[in-house]
Amino acid sequence: MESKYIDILHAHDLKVTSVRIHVLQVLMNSASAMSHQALTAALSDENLDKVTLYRTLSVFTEKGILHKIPTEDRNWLYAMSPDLDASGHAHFVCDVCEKVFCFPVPHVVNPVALPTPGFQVKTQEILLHGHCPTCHE
Amino acid sequence: MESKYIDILHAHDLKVTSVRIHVLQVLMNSASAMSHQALTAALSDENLDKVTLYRTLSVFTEKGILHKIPTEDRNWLYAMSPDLDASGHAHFVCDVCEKVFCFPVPHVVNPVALPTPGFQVKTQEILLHGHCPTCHE
DNA sequence: GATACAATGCAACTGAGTTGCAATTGATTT
DNA sequence: AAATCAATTGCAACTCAGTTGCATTGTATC
Repeated sequence: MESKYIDILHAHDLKVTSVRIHVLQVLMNSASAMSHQALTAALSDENLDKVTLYRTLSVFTEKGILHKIPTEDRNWLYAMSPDLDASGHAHFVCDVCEKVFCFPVPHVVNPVALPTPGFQVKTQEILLHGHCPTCHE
Repeated sequence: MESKYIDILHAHDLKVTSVRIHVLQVLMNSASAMSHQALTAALSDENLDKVTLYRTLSVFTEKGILHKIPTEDRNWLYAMSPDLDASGHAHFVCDVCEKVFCFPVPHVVNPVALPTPGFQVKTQEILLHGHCPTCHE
């Protein structure tokens, strides 16, 4: 049964624990990025300690399993890392429900030419605002 | 003498106070966006209350004089709002000194086509990473 | 199964940002 | 210039996300 999560943990030299499997399970089945608070709610059955969840998210982020996104209300959102073959990565923020969705962006979208000289651009992140399918007008 | 700051305050129906003038003075002379902490340090002579500074920044942001930028270490950075004629606006984060610079971007850079249907993109923010002129390699 | 070390849970802490309220200051009127 | 009233400021106490230290529990390995 569900060895998908166990495989991910093994692939990153992490011990297989109940907490980690449940966190992976919730995040891999979520269309949008989730906050610590949302994860706590989703995992309320397990009544796990908040510190444990913070540390789990932190370890996953260090290992590259997750990436975290700072939000307007100064919380972190966590989402599965995009596949490495996608060279770009965009975040879509719904202006209605405020959910954040991650998208791979094919290749570099557009190298921006800065008006001021002396700035060397290495990478580029894209943040999109609009309406998600659920909040469609 | 320096009526520039007073003009800005009047233009936004704000009373002219010592705190507000000093905050404008510091931010308008800063090349990069500043945190509450950095502003407190820059204004240490005035030894103003931290709440007053928070409220000043909040009022300025509401009025559109400033805009605020969430950072990786979950603090806010504040910077003067870009001129309204520039249709786009990019943030440049220096990977070395971690300072954040704001740039107007001429017109819409590139409307991104999302791989998933149902997402309506209204606006687009661009975040650039690299080396600033001071931290040039 | 015993061992060693990593992961977990708990309590106390940190630090950015907020709220309520009294004291002060700025713009306006006379 | 003095009075007035609302807006601004300063202080104390608070909230809440996230962290740290340490004892306990669980996992992988032999």
